[in-house]
Amino acid sequence: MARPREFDEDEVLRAASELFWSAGYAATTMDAMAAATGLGKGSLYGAFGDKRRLFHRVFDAYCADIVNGVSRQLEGPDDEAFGRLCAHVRAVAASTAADTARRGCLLAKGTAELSEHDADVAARSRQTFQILQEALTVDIQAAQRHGDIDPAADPRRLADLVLAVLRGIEALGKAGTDQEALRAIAETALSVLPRSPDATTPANGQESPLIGPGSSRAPSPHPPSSL
Amino acid sequence: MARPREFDEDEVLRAASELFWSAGYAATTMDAMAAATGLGKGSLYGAFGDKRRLFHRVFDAYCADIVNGVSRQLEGPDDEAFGRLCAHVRAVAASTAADTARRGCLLAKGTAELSEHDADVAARSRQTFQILQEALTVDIQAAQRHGDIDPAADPRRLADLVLAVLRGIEALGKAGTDQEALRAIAETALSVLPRSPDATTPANGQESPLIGPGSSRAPSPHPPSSL
DNA sequence: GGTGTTATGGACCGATTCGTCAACAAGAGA
DNA sequence: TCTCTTGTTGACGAATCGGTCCATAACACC
Repeated sequence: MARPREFDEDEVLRAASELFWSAGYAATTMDAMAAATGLGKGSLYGAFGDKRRLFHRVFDAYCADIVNGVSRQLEGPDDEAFGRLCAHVRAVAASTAADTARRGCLLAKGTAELSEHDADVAARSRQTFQILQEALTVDIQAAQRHGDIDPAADPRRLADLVLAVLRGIEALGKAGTDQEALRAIAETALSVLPRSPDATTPANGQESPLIGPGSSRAPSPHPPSSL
Repeated sequence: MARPREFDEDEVLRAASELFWSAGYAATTMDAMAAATGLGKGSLYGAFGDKRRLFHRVFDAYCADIVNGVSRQLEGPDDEAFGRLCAHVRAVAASTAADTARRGCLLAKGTAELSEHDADVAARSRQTFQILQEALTVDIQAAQRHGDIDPAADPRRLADLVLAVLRGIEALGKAGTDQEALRAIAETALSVLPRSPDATTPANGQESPLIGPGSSRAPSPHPPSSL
């Protein structure tokens, strides 16, 4: 019983995300936001409230996307759990290495810029990492059941370590660490995980990459991950 | 043969660092900077140029401090190299855990906010991580010579992994991960490093913390690290 | 004391900031 | 077609931004 909206909310949020993502929160102007989304400022404010609320919408959606993507990547049967973990770690390294614009990850960027002064952002990012940690824990437990990871190891602590390595890869990638080094970190992290004595799933098709010439690496073409 | 400055440049840079550190670059106003440093805007611009140049000064000094601190922590005889590595990793976790204000690390924050659009910041942060990696490599090589770390492992790759874990701890700390978990990540990372079969230096005074109840941890009071 | 040089402080400037508002447009129901 | 509700637009406003400028101050040297 009123005039319908002329824009698609998801599309606008996507455009807003791009802008916040590349410029950061403080450096993004609402005029630029209006230009990027194609909306007038009135529509923008009418639909999303102020700048902070718009960022929260964008940030929440981004976190949800990450959680969904990672959960989907790590879900599956026990006998492929270790392979999924390897694939995920490699995918993060590959996508970070592929980010030649060094835009990094909005989750990391937003957390770094705002978590100190914005409790909502801090809570959301903390919750996101918690969920990622749980997904990794579940996968590691599956790998333990299947005999790929030492069942005596604490799966939660391994998951925390893997998550830290992943975030470290992201941080180093933003600093400009070269692609080979990023991929090598992923391989090293995987090779250092405590394996079952009778593990059947290899980390990759080669010898343990930690020992021997460090330059040879698997080609491993992975789908880009938005993390 | 002219009027001398009334301020101490290092003190002003410290105050400027505090401000950039807690608010970020874009959200810091030069009026607030003048207030925080006690200088008039004329003096501020006369002494340091514009906002960007001032940030570069602050950022460079911060990176230099980190490099100096870490280098000092990791220097020493071979027989204590592994102990120094453990102490350093624990110190970073402890200082991140102690950062209840979640201000994080200016290197990480500045890199996240600016490296995409400021080549100088990107180069400086990349160089800083490179130096840290080399310091870790040298220390790990020493630990290998002394027989604490598997001499067959590639020390550079282990150093990259440790560096990634350290940056991951920082990132997770800023997201609000609790102190126990941060310390546990440090312990887990140390415990998965490939040890020499006849290693003499224990990672700590307990059994391997990765196996068994994950809640018990060493007290380990470390001096705060500015990282 | 005079002079030359640099430091200081804050008034000031044009540009830009976030957010508002009023005039107008587009549909749904009567 | 008229009304009512909501969406759209960009001009607008008050505040703030980074940066400049100038009157004044403080020294070193003569």
